[in-house]
Amino acid sequence: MADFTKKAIKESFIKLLNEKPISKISVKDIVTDCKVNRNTFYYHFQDIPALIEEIVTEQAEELIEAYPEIESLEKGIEVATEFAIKNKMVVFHIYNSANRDLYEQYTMRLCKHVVTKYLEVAFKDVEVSDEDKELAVRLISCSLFGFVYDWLDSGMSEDRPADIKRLCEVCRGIPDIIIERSRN
Amino acid sequence: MADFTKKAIKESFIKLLNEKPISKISVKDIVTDCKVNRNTFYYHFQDIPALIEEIVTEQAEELIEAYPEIESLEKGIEVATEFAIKNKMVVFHIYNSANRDLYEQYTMRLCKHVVTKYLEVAFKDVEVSDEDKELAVRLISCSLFGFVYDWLDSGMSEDRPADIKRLCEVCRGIPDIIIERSRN
DNA sequence: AAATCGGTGTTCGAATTTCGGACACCGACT
DNA sequence: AGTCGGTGTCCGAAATTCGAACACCGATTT
Repeated sequence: MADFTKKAIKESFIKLLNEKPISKISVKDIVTDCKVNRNTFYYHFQDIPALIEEIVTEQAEELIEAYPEIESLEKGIEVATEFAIKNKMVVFHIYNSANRDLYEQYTMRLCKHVVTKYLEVAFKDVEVSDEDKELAVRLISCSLFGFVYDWLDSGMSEDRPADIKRLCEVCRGIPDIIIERSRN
Repeated sequence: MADFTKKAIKESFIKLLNEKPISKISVKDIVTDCKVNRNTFYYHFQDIPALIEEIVTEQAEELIEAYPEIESLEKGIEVATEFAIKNKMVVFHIYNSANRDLYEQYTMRLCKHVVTKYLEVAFKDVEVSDEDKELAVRLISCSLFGFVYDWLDSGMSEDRPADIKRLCEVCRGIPDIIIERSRN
């Protein structure tokens, strides 16, 4: 079965995300929007964070699917950043619509999620320990978060390509650091 | 409940309509496309003609909803034609994808359906008998059909506005004829 | 301070929907 | 004559959706 109801719930959530800050979105809002019973929401999802989790996971997978060969970390970050900004990436929606309140944590968490997924591909032929992978995730997701943060904060100026380049330059050093660290 | 599955079946059908002639679309194709059980199709619809019937009815209602005040028949035809051509009107899809085979009847039937719906609004303040309404429907739907036919046949040239104007001029006379006829 | 209100998350059983697996039937093609 | 693919129908089982309750919490009102 194809779970059209579940899909509709997700779509309603994303739709509402464009209309109001995430902190104001209730389960009731969602089920009202897509006209299903409130229990149906709870049948499919634990709660709203779980819903978000699933949306993000899904979109991260979509992301990987769209770019199956990520030959370099730089390329990976570039693509991830582009995707996050240009497409329906929930990270962006959440941050953008949250009125700069306490949802930065969310954004952070989501960045981490995406980067983790990404590095699974980027690191697939590189021998590094799980701890080092964890470190890379933390460093890069912080960069990604900071990048999106800055960009939004500066009124979403159009010099994104330059910004991406700068971000990539910073991140390019990271694998070296990781490998260096692996040797000790 | 919001019948997401039913909706998905309709969407799959419309999607397939863009890919192959309607005569080649099987129930199996539809359920394969939207990944539901074949029985689920039969749970919602009698058969493919019934599915089409429902899609068309729905879109005709959408059409009316979008333009609640149709002050003149001319306006009605213009809007109907515009809608049929520019939007997702199934008439068009069917005709366009049917490889000019025996599905003109279908197109005809569908044109009739839309025009009927339209005239319910257009005629709501005019006193004409049911027979005369029937006559108007036949005349106008023939025009609409002929118009779409010609337009497609000429390679969908871009002089549509002129064509629409011409069509409207022809149809503008119809109410007069109907009213004239009503008097006898 | 107590009451009200709106939202959460859970439970239950009933109703609806979807499913897989059969079946006979038909028409085209071999 | 037999195979193949599609149709339309049946069944019972499984999954999903539903309404109606409930206790709980926090904010707002009285």
